[in-house]
Amino acid sequence: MIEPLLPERDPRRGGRPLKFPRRLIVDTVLYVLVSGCAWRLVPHDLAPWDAAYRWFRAWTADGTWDRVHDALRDRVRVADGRDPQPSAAVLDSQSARSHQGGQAIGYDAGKRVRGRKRHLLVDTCGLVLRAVVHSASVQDRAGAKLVLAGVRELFPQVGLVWVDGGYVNVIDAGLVGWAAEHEGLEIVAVPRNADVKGFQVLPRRWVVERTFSWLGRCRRLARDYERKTAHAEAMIKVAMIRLMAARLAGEEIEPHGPIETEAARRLADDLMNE
DNA sequence: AGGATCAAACAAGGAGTTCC
DNA sequence: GGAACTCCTTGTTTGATCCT
Repeated sequence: MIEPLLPERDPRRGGRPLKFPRRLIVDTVLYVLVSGCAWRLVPHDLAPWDAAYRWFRAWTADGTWDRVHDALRDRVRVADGRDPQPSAAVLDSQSARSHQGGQAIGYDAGKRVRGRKRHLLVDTCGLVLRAVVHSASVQDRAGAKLVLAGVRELFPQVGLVWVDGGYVNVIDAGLVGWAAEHEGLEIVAVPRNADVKGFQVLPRRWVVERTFSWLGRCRRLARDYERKTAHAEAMIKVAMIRLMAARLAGEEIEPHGPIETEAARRLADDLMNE
């Protein structure tokens, strides 16, 4: 499923033939992603770590992961009976600790996390539309703009974006105005119930929380080990590629969860129509 | 507690080899 | 000749350990 989406070599240009099948390279990248091991520690029955790492870097730099990811997402949506183009999205961020240093590492005072923030825009199925990794010291509202900037060009039908109350319940609620003015997006805050402490299942918002949970199953993403933010973003894409490919192949890696029953889906659709 | 030192890990690039 | 690959080097940061 993935191989046809990888960049093709021009046979007329010659060159040394590939030694390792693309499948083996992808498997090696997936091994690092899922096991969370260091590149140099990949087992010898996979591709040599530096060959796999080179391809990982190359495919990050030339946007191959993005293209594969987007193509599979379209297919999953179609297989789900939906329009490939989403009409609504959910935004949220997650802080991940880093300890190896590198680009854009900062301190999130609110969560007491030193590391990076993963800012995700997902569709109503929880599939990733956009992922931006930045310093944990960047405020959520500033990070949100990074994710939302240019969304309309990529996903022209998205008009509505649900966000956590925290994004707008602040004195400077500039995000809503900014999004409407620059992106033509309507930001809708999902309010929290102030009486309930801790985690709450909020309509719409559980979709993106579940996506973070999917990503968290990949040990590489339990923390942020990458030195480059581009690599951190690519790892998220690869994790979603793995998940979506498995789903298209009829093998669930991650359960949709008990909430994804027919009844719950109707309820969710009703909420959406409201 | 603070400094010095070492090793591990990631990033990046170059040199050299291989093979069509 | 060109691309993929292997091997090697350098830079940077961090954690572990030892010493004072």
